[in-house]
Amino acid sequence: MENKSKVRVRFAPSPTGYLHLGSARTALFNWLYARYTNGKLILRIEDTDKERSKKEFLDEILEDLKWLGMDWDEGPFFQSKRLDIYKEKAELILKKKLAYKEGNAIIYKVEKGKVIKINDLVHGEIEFNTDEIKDQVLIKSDGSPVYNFACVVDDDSMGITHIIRGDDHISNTPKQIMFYEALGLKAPFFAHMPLMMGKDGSKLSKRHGCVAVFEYKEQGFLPEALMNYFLLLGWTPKDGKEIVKLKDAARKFDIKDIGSVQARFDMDKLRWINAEYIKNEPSKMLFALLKERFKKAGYVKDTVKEDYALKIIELYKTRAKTLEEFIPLTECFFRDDYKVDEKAYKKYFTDAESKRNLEVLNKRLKAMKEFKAKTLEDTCRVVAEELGIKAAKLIHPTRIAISGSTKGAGLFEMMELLGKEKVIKRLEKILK
RNA sequence: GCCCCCAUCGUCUAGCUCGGCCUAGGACAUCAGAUUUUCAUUCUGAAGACCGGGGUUCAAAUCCCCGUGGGGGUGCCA
Repeated sequence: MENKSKVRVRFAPSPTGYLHLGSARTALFNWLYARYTNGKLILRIEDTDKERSKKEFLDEILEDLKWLGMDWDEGPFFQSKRLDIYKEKAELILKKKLAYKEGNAIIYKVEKGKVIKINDLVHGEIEFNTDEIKDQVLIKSDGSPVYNFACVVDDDSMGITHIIRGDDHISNTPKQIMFYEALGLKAPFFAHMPLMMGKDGSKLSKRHGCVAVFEYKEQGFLPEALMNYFLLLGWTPKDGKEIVKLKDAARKFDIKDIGSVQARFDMDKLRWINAEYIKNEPSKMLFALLKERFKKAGYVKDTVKEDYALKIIELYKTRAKTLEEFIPLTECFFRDDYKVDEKAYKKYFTDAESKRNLEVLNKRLKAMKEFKAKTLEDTCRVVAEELGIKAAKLIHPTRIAISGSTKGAGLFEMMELLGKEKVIKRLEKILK
């Protein structure tokens, strides 16, 4: 790979909406290639559409990019601040008589009957006939440049060597190549990656669920998991290991390996990947991420008992697929008015016998000095034996009593964590 | 309509560049079993695909053509 260090790629969002999943994916591949080649990633804001561009969108996009771990080396540059340059370049083309004026607009005259070849790094050779292309506006009547033109001027002046973007730009490419030629410039390499589609194969839209990056942030997806998922859409690690950290991927990623097939967004696989990240994340890190959510749920105040929270997280990190899922799962550790599963309650607390059994257990628990998982289990099993029943007969109802649910972490760990006082209080409440 | 991209299990894909090693491999999801106090984790197993039709060839998932299907473009949007 000659001149690796000379690679310059760019990510160029327009602030006309929130950062879209597809854009995030494009950003990822540019970022990876920049890091892989030890090149530069340039951030450019394409805000020539005065009507639709909004400051709030820009702020959100920048914030989301950072959250995703995408850092850039230069920029952001704003097209809206470079209007004079586009005009100047367009006038150059006008002077060469390759364009004409229509009112204030400058329009490029397309020469018919020519074949334009693109050597795409993903798709290979693609040919276009200029007969299919109409004359192209370079500068609109209001003086602002049209996308395809601004793009060419910027990519050249910013020294972009590789343009990695979505397939939806394939048919823009011959137009842009004409502009490069008109300006006497050399076109960069192009790599068009297939678009990400919705579950049913149609265009990914709100109809399929959330399409904005911030919504995934809210739902409790980890940025690395999201990016890991995007990476898997169209790129396969050679060793078959699908959980790939961004840093490691940057070491292995090459444009040549991008697949040429459009992929569908699959929530199930994303959730699996997210779960893998949660499971392997140190509890301390998870707590930092979870703190705000716990506060919002009213589980903790500003003074948080970190040790307590850490133990809870440790118990539930194999059970939550998203950060948000920790909230319902851990309710009984933070509140006394946790929800009780009605069906389960009926199942275990209808006959008098099981109530009597629980009362025996409760008495024994009250007498315990050390309220530890190990001793709790011993006690429980001894009581069961004395009563001549299976330990499960005590375990299940106790679980309902202290947590309201039939599911959850190991019962004895839960009891130890809750502490003697709460466990007994909850047992007595339900036995009443 | 016209132009362009694409086509392997339900989904993401490996294999296709240089045809035989493919009775098509892996992952998610699904189902079954093991472990376990439940759930989850973990482990084992099952089921599941080369879009259709023509060629080329001794031989095609792999090459060619035609259909079909999906996607994109065809804006003084980006």
